[in-house]
Amino acid sequence: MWRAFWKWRSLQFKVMMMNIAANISSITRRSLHDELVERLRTLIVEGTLEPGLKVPERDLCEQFEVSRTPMREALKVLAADGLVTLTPNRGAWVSKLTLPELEEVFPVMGALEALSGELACARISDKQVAAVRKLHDRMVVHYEAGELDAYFAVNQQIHEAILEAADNETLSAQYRSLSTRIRRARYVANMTAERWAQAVDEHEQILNALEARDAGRLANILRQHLSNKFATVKEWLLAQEEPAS
Amino acid sequence: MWRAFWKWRSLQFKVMMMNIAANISSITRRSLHDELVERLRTLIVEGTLEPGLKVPERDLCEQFEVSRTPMREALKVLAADGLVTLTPNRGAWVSKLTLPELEEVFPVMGALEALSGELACARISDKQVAAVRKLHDRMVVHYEAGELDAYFAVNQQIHEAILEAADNETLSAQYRSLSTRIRRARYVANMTAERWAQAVDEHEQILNALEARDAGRLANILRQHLSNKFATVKEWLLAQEEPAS
DNA sequence: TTATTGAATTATGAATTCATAATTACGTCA
DNA sequence: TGACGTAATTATGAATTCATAATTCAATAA
Repeated sequence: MWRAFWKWRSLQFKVMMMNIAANISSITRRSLHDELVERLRTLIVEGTLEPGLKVPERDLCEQFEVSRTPMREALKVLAADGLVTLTPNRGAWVSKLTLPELEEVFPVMGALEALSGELACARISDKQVAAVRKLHDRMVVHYEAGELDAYFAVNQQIHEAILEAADNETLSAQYRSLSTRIRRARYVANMTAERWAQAVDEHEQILNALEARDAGRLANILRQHLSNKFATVKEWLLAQEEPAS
Repeated sequence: MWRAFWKWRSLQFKVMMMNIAANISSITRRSLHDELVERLRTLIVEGTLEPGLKVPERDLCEQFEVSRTPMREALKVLAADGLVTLTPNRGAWVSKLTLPELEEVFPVMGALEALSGELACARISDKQVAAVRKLHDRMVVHYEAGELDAYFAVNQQIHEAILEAADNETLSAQYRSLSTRIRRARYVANMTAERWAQAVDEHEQILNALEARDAGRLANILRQHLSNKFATVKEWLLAQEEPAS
């Protein structure tokens, strides 16, 4: 009788300790390497590290106060992600955003986003739909106030919310990887008033399709939406390149 | 006059040397790290390193006669690819192939493969179509002879050929990454005679759609084809898991 | 006998060191 | 003056070393 009790008691305790351990590790544990990957990714996406330039490995090591080992590991991972380009014995460069590359990336993102829409329609809860609608309304407010930065921020949250509703980590990871690569371009591309209005209109359609759980329609609109965004970015990129030549 | 000649001569030589350098580097230059990534990937895909097991870092270093530095860099890259799982301070494990994971990966692959079909229809040349048809015929011969391994090999070549015709490196990279993750499962899943016949029939339809450049139809068939393949793999996986429980 | 504690062992993360490849700077020659 | 070759410098790839975290094992107590 007592032995059974202690056995049970011990098991309970073990389970508790495992939970605590799981919580602690998920909160505090971060390898230097992971930290670096994230920081460097931010530096590249935000344009602090300019495309086409050599990655100043030495400077970065000094700035982050780490040795070359974790820095190099981080660069390898970013290279696998396509954000930096490694040339054997010649170091790392920040990948350039070229038009041919964008023309490759956008269709792939379109396919992934369309899939996310389809999956989301099948799985999204009423509560989640309401949350997206709320985000949408907030985005429209920012649009009407002409607040571009805030608009973009909420815009991205909406796409993230749909992605989350799709409940597919593989899809999310792939999408985010591509999204990161072109984010630099997406942010800098200034929209004309006309295009902005069109984008907001498309978002209205996205919401309607989502609320109606019309997977096919949502997929099409998302694809179209991204295609239009690409046109905007393309124009901006061509305008950028002309003065140089 | 002479100066202009020498200037020209020098330029010619420089261009030649650059070409030679480019060729040499593309042939011989391989960092230890790259080599390791490829070798380890093979070991994992072919099942030598079994899913769920800890990666024997020390043993692998000894076997390949390299130090831990390039080995760890390689593991980081493979982790970004999803083939191994890294736990901070606890090392690397070969990622398991779970049913939930497969249920995530297959739809994404479906979307990517459908896109590859669409793009291929728009861009493939008559010559390339003929090459794919040739592969297809060879595959059918292997089917009729009941040669499963050879059938799979040619099968994969067909999908690769369509991917190449799509002419989108980003798409190819993403597809290959996912394909690698599930290849283990695809190979082990034995097909019934019925399913095999169905798969060959689907491939016949794929070829017809490709020859007709019917993008929509090809996309649908490819998606369907992959969906059926998933069903096969799923059955096999469930059959595998049962005896264990 | 079983669970817990603490020491010993092992493995991991990161810094340092070393060898080699690439780049730059300089001097020489046409 | 400009091209070529060589030396000096710098940067990269990889091995080694070191500190610390995790695991194992043995001893002890309940």
